[in-house]
Order: sequence, then structure tokens, then C-alpha cells
Amino acid sequence: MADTETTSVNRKADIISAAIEVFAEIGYFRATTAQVAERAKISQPYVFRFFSTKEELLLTALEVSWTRLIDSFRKVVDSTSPERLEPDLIQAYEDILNVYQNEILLQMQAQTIREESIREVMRQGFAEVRRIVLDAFGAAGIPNAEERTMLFLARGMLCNVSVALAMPELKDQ
Amino acid sequence: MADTETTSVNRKADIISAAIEVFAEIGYFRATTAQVAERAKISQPYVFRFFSTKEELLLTALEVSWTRLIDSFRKVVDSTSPERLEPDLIQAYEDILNVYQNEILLQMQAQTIREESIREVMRQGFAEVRRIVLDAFGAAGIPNAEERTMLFLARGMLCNVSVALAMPELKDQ
DNA sequence: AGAGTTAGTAATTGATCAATCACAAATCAG
DNA sequence: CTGATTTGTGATTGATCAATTACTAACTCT
Repeated sequence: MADTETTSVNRKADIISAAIEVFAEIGYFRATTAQVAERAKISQPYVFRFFSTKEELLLTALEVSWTRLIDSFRKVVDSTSPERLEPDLIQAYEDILNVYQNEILLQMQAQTIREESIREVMRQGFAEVRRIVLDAFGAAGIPNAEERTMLFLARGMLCNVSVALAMPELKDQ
Repeated sequence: MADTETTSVNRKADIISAAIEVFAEIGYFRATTAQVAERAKISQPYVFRFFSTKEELLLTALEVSWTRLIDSFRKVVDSTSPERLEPDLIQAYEDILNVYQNEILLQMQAQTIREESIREVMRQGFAEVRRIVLDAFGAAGIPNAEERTMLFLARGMLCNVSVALAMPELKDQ
């Protein structure tokens, strides 16, 4: 097992990573499967061995991005103190925005896509993040947990815009 | 001057309105100029008499949407009391989200488009809205005006997502 | 060795689309 | 009435793209 081996799982992950980059940079509808394939260093038709349609590839890419966010938030909730909970959640989100910016940019795009399968993934992702934060705020004894959760999500959405448009003044104080 | 007359100005406005609807519903990159033309009840090539490219049409549509928002906020700021300022601004935004939802959905799409001309319009729009709100909060003697402005914008962004995904639970309380 | 399976590609297809061109119909000015 | 301008469309073009087809190459197991 050399590190150059190419398993089917690796290939699929490569394609998803390439798709996240290309879709985020170029825009899902404008990006072509050939561009994704080129980034993944495979031929264009080979993409369709792993994903039957372009939309299915988007769906999978979105699932990956939500899983990353949810896992990260869960880790914080399971390991921090009530006083550090909110700042640590904010820090976790900022880390993701730094390291996996393209995944967040892709989520932003998907917010306005009207295909029902896409909307469903987005709704599930948002609902689960909200659930995790709300439960954690409640367990930490934070008062007005519902409103605080709303404000936490709201600041997250503004951070996204701030990053996407390169307008740090929008969020910084 | 009958109300059925078609001036060049009317035609242009028709095309912009049609573009806002079609782009918002279908997505800018996926929407076709033929669909815009059909909605505006003209032929597809005639669109290009008023806009030299599809992107220029998007740019104009975005300008219209920002002008609507900015004019609305200015009206509130110029006419309300310091105590009613924030609730009235929130109400003004909710009204726009109800009546001109497509314009906001188009702005959301444009947040992730990387063409520099599009980004410039979006940055100017956000910067001007922020300036208006911040100045008004300051003039109204609201403490921590900067932070309150940030939170106002943040709640606005969450409202957008809540509307786009039809998830009222995200913003309601 | 060689049959069977997996990994991968070149070439093509049918559809779609932004933009242009060539032209027609209507309106207007003198 | 007529020439000029404005308003508008049908037909076309050249490019692009998702998806399919028909292959080849490489590996695996016996």
C-alpha cells in the first residue's frame, strides 16, 4: 500500500474536493464537470462513474461541508466549559471559515438554489446546527437561549457575507 | 399618452423587472436571456438593444434592488423618532422582504459571484446601508452604535436565509 | 498464462445559449 | 406623401456542456 495508490474511495473524495473548489470559485451552474475533472486530475466522463449527475455531486459536496461544521460544533460542545461555550463556538466557526472557506461559499450558493433536494440538505444542515447550539446554550444555563442562538446564527451569516465580499468592516466590532 | 404606450424607458424597466424575477427564480447563471425576454414579452435579441451583455443586465438589476433598500431606509431615518428607529428599520426590511423578495434573493446570489463588477456593486450597497444605519444609530444616541449596527445587519442576513429556505424557525425568537 | 474484473479515457452527441445579423413594421418629420 | 428614424423580430452562429458510448489498459486471482 503505497501512498500513491488510488482506491475508489480516494477517487470519490478527490472529486468531491475538486467540486467544492471549482463550484465555489466559478459558481455551481457555470462550473463544468470538465473543470471539476481537471482539478481532480481525471477525465471528464469518469466523474459520472461516481456521481450520476452534476447535481448529485453538488449534493454530496454540501453534505461533506455540513458534516464538517456539525462535527466541529459537537466537539466544542462536548469539551468546553459553560463560560467558554459561545466564544469557543465562534472560534470554531472562524477556523472553518479560514480553512474551509470554499465549503462555506458553496453553502451560500446553495441557499438560493430552488431544487428541492438541495433545499432539503440545506434545511437539515441549518436545523441541526441550530439544535446543537440551542441545546448547548440551554445546558450551559445561558438565559434567553433561543434568542442567543438566533443571534449566534445571525452573526455567522454576516461573517459569511463579510468573507465572501472581502468586507471585514461588516463584522469587526 | 395612453397607459399602453411603450417608451424606451418602460421597455428597459420591463426587462429589468423580468430579469429580477427570472434570475431569482432560476438562478442567474442557469437562467437564459430568452426566459427574461419571454417574461418581459419581447423577443430574445431585443434584450441586447438595452443591455449589451447578460452581466450588464444583472448589474442593473442589482443596482435597482440596492436603490430600493437604501431609499427605504433613508425614508425611515428621516421620519421616525429615536425610540422607533430600530423597530421601524426592521419593519422596513421585512416589508421589502415581503414585497420584493426576488430582489433580496438576487442579492444573495450575487454575494458569491466573483466578477469584480458584481462584487463592487455589492460592496457599495452593503457599505451604504451600513453607513445609513450607523449614522442614524449614532444620531439617535444609541449606545454601542457600531455593535448594534453589526447586529442589525446580522439579523438581516439571517432573515434572508430564513426566507430563502422557508425556515421561519431560524429567525422567529 | 489467461480469464475476469476494475480503472480509466477518447470521441461523440444532442441540446442549449449568448450574441449577431439581416431584415420588417411602425412611427415621425417636413 | 415620403424619407428617415425608431421599434422590433426571425434566423443563425459559434461556442459550450452534461451525459453516453465504445473502447483500452491495468490489475487480480487461479
